[in-house]
Amino acid sequence: MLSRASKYAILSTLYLAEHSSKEKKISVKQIADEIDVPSPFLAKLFQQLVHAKIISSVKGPNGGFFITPKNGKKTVCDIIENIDGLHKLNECFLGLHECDSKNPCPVHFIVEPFKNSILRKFRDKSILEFSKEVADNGRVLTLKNIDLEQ
Amino acid sequence: MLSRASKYAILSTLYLAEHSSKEKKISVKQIADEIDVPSPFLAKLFQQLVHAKIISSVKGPNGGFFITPKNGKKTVCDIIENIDGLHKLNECFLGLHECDSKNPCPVHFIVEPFKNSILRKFRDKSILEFSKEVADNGRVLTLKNIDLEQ
DNA sequence: CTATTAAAAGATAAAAAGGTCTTTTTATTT
DNA sequence: AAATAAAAAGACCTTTTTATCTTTTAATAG
Repeated sequence: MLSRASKYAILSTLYLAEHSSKEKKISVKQIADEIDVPSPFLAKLFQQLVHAKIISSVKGPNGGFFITPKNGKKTVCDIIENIDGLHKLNECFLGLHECDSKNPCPVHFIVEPFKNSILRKFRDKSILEFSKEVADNGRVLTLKNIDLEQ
Repeated sequence: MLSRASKYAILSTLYLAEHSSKEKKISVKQIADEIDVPSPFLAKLFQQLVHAKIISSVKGPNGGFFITPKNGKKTVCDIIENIDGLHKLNECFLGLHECDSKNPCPVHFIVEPFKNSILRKFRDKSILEFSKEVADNGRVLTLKNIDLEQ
């Protein structure tokens, strides 16, 4: 449904929202290590996010990426729109070109409510709100394979 | 979520379920035209489906693919399992390695119920039942771009 | 038994996604 | 002003997915 690129972008933007500010910039390398994503790939994605004003950046020593309060008002939808395009979230689950309540695919009425609720969450909650929610729930966002055995 | 290959496989299997029988075999070419899928690609998928005993085939003149009552007892889950692998349906929506109710991603509690209900549908309904449901609802399964304007 | 038809099998090609590397630019620090 | 650190930009590589083509095998009809 979402490309890996979008997933990386969402996770690292939420990470920035929680851990960065104008006074506390973070380099690609740092985030890449933290979230466990290939850093040159993430750098590419960050360029797009800066372009779309979803995150901010400063070059040079002590430079890096960060999120301003204004950035924080953007939504996860904005991220997806800029990386994958929103249609990715809206395609028919079985790939039919035409699929709606008038002419539904076999799983349309299962998929539709789900798409709506996830879309609502991605569109109506700002990245800052979203990030706060994650922090409040004590969730650590990382792709690192945490080994639960010991 | 699902690869195009799986989607093609599901749609054409449902098509076979509705339109074929031991007495009425259908060639790849016919289905490819009907569903609007590249025929050599579909041929490859059908080989896998025959292997997995989800559909049947006979070579030679008047040969083709068809679904026996026994085939029809397989499920859409079986198709996905053989083409993509079931894990594709089970991955975390945001790509986290660890994502469950104990340690959920930000959208876990939206995604989980959806995954469960779609999985239930794909696992508990046989292809024959599934196909009957589609036919009863008068749905025509095709990837053709139907132009609704006139 | 021969010709024919259609699937099986496998090699190959094209496109897309994912990932890496190198050079350039810019801001900062010394 | 020079050195440096980090992003920006773009070229490039790899893998996976999607799609095509060719040859072989098998069943059937004549």
